Amino acid sequence: MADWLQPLRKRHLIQDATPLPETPQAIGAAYVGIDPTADSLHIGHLVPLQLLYHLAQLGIQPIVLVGGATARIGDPSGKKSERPLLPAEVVEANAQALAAQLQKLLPFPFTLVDNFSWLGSFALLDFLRDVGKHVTVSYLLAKETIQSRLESGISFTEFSYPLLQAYDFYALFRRYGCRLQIGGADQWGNITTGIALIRKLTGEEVYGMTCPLLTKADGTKFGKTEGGENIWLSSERTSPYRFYQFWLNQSDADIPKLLYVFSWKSEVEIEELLQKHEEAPEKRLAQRVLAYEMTARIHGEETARSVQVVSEVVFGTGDFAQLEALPEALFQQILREMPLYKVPSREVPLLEGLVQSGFFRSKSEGRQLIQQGGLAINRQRVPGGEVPLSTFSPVRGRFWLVQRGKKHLAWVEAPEG
RNA sequence: GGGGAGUUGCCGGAGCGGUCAAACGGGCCUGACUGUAAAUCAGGUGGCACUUGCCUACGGAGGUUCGAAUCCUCCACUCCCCA
Repeated sequence: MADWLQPLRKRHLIQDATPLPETPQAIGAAYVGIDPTADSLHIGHLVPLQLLYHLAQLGIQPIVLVGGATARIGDPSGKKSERPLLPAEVVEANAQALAAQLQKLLPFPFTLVDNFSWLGSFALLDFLRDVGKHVTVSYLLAKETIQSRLESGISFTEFSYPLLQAYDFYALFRRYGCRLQIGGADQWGNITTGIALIRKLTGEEVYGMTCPLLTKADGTKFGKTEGGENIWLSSERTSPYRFYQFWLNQSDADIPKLLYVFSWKSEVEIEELLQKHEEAPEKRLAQRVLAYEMTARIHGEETARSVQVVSEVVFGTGDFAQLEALPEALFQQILREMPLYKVPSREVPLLEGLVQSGFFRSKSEGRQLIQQGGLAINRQRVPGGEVPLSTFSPVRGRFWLVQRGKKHLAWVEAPEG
């Protein structure tokens, strides 16, 4: 095994790889493909991008492919059933959104391509003659992703997906001398199809590598909230506060792996950090550092600072008065981190006001929560539903921080008065 | 085409004429303990009112009955077996 891979393995970035050349220079360029099935990346996409980043450090030219063509077909990998086709306009809009996000996100120069530019106008007969002829049906049928769908059904459309992706690899090999494709573990079948195609067409040796599907110590999938939602990179889909909290809440058991995978820090820095963390795990130092680094990277330093302030204030490690002292711009930012509910007046009984504003879905729900001691305003527990908002002194004249349990936060706004 | 089983709350799954807002398990929410961790324990989980009360709910529409998730009829859907 080529030893230039060792650091990457240490970072848990490699699950599987074809035999690789002795030096990274022999690879030339590497690509990762992302299908624009949504208008934002989520943190699962970051893993192969991290790998790409480290490969770039080794002198391999990084290429990111946005699958404007393949997203119109649908990748059967990892899916139990056929998926509805996305409208072409949606795919196009998504592709643009992803491209913009990638440009903002990646700290290194990379080549951005869209496979629509070569697949979009590929004539059917040409494709069947020049590409399809080189791959046998039995080869495709043997693929795990196809195999598992034979029972439940797979359309010809999805069946042909691996072939399209294989051609992408070939196209990039031709244009950029790209000899390596990376992807998530579920992409192995598609990647090897590309390798086989290139070998058939050119006799050249190319390579593939997959990243592990991250799991948490308890065996569940990493990258989803407890509710099962993805953690997205766009602030519209996942607020920066949520995003920060997601990292902060990772368990001790998972944090070393996460640092290795996601952090841009050097191995030495990570080891030092972990050592400090182990001396006093209750300080959650490693979680804090990672949460800050990730939030700053995705949402910017300023936002990262503001969500950090909120977190400290909310969880009691920071002084509540800090909110009063913040510059207006930062406070506005903080306001946007959580949902805002408007109450008609600061004198209506809390329970009623919070139901009207939509914070509680029903009076029963709110009453029960208050009875259990689960509602706090400005970090003070609410004793009963009859007291008005004005019992608590507002932040900046008209805002109150409402807290359901420990972690569910929102702002309530009442008219000045 | 023939025969059988089923459709219950967020999910799984009991209930088979009143005592059923519906056992039990999971999930979820809240609390205690804590490190915004893990584990554990406790309470809650249709709506309104809030001391016993009312309303809406057990695939849909009708019916029988003082009374139905429970019985009957029709309709819709799902699954299994045989051809």
